[in-house]
Amino acid sequence: MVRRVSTRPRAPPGTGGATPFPPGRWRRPPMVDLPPKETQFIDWYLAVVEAADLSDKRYPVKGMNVWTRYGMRARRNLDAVLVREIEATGSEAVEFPALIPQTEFAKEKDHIKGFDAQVYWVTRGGLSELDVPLVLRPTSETAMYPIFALWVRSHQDLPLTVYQIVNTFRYETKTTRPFVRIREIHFFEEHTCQLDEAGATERVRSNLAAFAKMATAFALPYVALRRPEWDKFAGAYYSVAFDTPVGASRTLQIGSVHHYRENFSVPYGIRYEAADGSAKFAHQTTFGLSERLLGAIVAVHGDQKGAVFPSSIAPYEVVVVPIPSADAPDVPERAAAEVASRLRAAGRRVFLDEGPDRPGAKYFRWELRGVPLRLDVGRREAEAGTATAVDRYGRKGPVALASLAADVARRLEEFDRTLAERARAAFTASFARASTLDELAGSTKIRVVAWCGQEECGHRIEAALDGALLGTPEEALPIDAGPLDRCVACGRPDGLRWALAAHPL
RNA sequence: GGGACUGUGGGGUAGCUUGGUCCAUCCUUCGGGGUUCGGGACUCCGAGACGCCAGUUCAAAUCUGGCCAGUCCCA
Repeated sequence: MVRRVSTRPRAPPGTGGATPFPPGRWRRPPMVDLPPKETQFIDWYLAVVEAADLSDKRYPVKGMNVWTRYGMRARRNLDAVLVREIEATGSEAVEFPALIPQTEFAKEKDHIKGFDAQVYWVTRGGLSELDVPLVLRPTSETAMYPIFALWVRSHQDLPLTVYQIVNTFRYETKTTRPFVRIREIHFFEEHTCQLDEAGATERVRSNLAAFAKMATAFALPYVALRRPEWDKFAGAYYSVAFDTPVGASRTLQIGSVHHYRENFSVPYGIRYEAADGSAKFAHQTTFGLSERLLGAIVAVHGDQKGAVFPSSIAPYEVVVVPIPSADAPDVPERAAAEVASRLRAAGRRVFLDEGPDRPGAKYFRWELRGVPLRLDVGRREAEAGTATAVDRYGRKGPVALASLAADVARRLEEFDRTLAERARAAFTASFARASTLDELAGSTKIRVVAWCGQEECGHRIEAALDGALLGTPEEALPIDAGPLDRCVACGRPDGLRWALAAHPL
């Protein structure tokens, strides 16, 4: 594509006009209103992803979309948070190959059963049929564990704690949606080997704590739920998943942590010699995240004007918009370039929008794209040595050039605080208890129910809601649900625990 | 796996029932010119599409069949 160069005079060198960012344009969003988020959530979501230029879904393979420049900026910022938090817990990066021999893939019976229907196969190399067909990884247990068996020999090799961020592939048969249900997944996966079950349990706990920090950076409220037996990860001893509410009674799973016990280490021979000389199998855990996090950020924070990004992952934290002036043509441009330059020097991600569009058109575009803070610089500001700040929620005020970095930092903090408060309020409002099965039907809330733990009752709950029993909370309930008195399905008072039920997106 | 529906420029659409008035409508987008520029500017000129293959017919976006792709519902 040919990049258009502005016909407008550029700021001369030495005034901060030189930009380290490509001056190229972003694709223009269509000038149409978004569908209402409240009543047409899916349509709204798809329109925002498209209009905010996060992903190009026109790639001719279902469920495989193109990451745009703007979307990549968000993804890199998001990944940086994941890397920062997981490495803070001692995990180290590795990278395994994408292809797995069928013979290795088939070793853990439940695992292969769980993924059977959704793996891509490579059966030919050039013109020859392969003797052993290769699986394109849907997840990497079966790629890593034969090698883990070589790495782990002694208790001194444990714990083994590694992660990788790679693409995985799943032949999804249902309707695909950008970031949320796709066939090529941008996947973060941590795999660990521990001395024993207690060690693995401790790693699960550590992962829950790490995820709490990540979610804070994204301002995503969530519940950590232990999935019911019938919905745990294929091959797991148990699974804890993170769900965040999006839309009426809908939830999006944004991550999961699994305790494998010895389920994989036995078939893959991940065995070590303990201090007392005995041979033992490692206990394993995994922790998985994906670009669903980005989808959740769009879904949770976005509004009728478009996306809203927390500053931690916003492609640009600040966009600077010069307001042209007929009687002083160069003045606003130079002042705006100066503002952008100073903010970059202070480490901010800044876009200087020198494009030929009118200011109003730029405002709409950057609101659609979810930039936290806009700085307008016109003749008035240029003469006063200020800029006019407007955050994504429309709060407006002057910032002085002399205290620019500090003022911008303060406004971004305030923006992030508001973003988090709004998300928290919406989160809390999305739960409600159901004391009878009748209350579940047609529910527009995520339902908190008392459950006896029996599978039959679980399925009755799912049938009544026409949704899924998400699981039992690992931590405190998000709302005060009242007394835990009797099972919502069978009415018995034994073995009770809280459970959440909703419609997974 | 079973059923229903839908494929028209980059995005969204009108036209399809009753074949011809369609070298296909409108919005948006894209390229160029001019006037503009503090919340989606106006104007002039220009660009861009009937999913694929066959069939019926003087004539197919429109009817028929197959295929491909997608959406929804049910198992």
